Amino acid sequence: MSDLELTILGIVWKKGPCTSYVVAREFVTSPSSHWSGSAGAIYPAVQRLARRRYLKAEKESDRGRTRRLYTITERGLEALRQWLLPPFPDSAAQITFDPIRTRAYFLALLGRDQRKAFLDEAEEKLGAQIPVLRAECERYRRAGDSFSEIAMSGALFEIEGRLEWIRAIRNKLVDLG
Amino acid sequence: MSDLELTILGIVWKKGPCTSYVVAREFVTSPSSHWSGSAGAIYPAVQRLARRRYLKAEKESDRGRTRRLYTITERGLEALRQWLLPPFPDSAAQITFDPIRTRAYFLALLGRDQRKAFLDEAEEKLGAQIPVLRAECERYRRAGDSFSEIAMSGALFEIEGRLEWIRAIRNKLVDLG
DNA sequence: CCGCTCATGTAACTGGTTACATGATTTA
DNA sequence: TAAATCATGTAACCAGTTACATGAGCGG
Repeated sequence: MSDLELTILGIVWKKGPCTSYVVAREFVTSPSSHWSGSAGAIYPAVQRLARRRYLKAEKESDRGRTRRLYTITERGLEALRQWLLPPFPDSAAQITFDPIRTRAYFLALLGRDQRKAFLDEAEEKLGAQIPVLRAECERYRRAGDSFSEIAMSGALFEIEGRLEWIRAIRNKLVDLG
Repeated sequence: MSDLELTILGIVWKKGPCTSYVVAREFVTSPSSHWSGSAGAIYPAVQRLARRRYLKAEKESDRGRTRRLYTITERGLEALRQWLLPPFPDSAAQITFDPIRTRAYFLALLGRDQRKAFLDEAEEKLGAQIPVLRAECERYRRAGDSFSEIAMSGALFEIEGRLEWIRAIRNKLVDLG
């Protein structure tokens, strides 16, 4: 079972009974862009999960219009629990792919002013994420979903860490001259 | 040009003249697992970059044994500089994919003790990364590569942020009871 | 001489992506 | 009544992956 499948399982657990469309929208509107939530990924994955009995489907016919409502099964809940329980794969705690950090390896290529421009841009773009993420946290808080709020706050910790790092670079470069 | 291609370009700039094998090894030994550094990805990408004149190749024949040494061209340097300079794509500052954070959305599924097990596991696995990353920083420092050291320290900021977050969850869950 | 590293590549696969097709329902 | 949203899917594509094949050079 892939992380995508398990995440879908989790979404159906929280939102269910719901359609694949609702699951997809959850990915589309999420501030993370790791998965696009494209129909081409979600619909087949949900069908797969239903075929393997992690989800059960009920066909709801509403005057000619048909939609499939999915609910998590006991088997699905068990798989979800197993995913959350130790041991995690080592990859779970590994460093993530940060495009700004990746670029920073090659900062020696830039002159003093261009390096400053790099740091300004990074700080601005990262800073712009904070209100977005705060709003997401607030949204979950208002919905009474404490754990999603806690999870989303993790994204804030991440961005704040990356911002601190940018400021640390600035200080270091001042020291280096 | 993809991030992978530009990263390869940067590696050749730092390590060059070097073989595709050396570039691949750089990815393989990196603490980031975002790209595996598989031959199937690196060799074709390097060939592509050479074909488009971002790299130039010199065939070095050493008694029947042939190896291709690549060097970055002026055109390659220019592309690399452009990549570092503002504006960044919005995706550069977006939150990354953190498997632990993704799991945390569904923590309500677990009981009190299991939640504690989750946090312990996360804290231990993340904590284990710190000495690894410190060693990497130290390695770059000894090599006199300040900017790689600075970039790698960004990974430390990230892990420390994620650890702080885990501790924040612990406190919050104590408050919630 | 055995196993390891250096070195270059290809082939099949995979887990997604974008784009397209279709149609009902809701809202401005 | 036009546009947006809900809803379900498929098809072509793509950027990677794993696994395989091959062979030279080197250290124990």
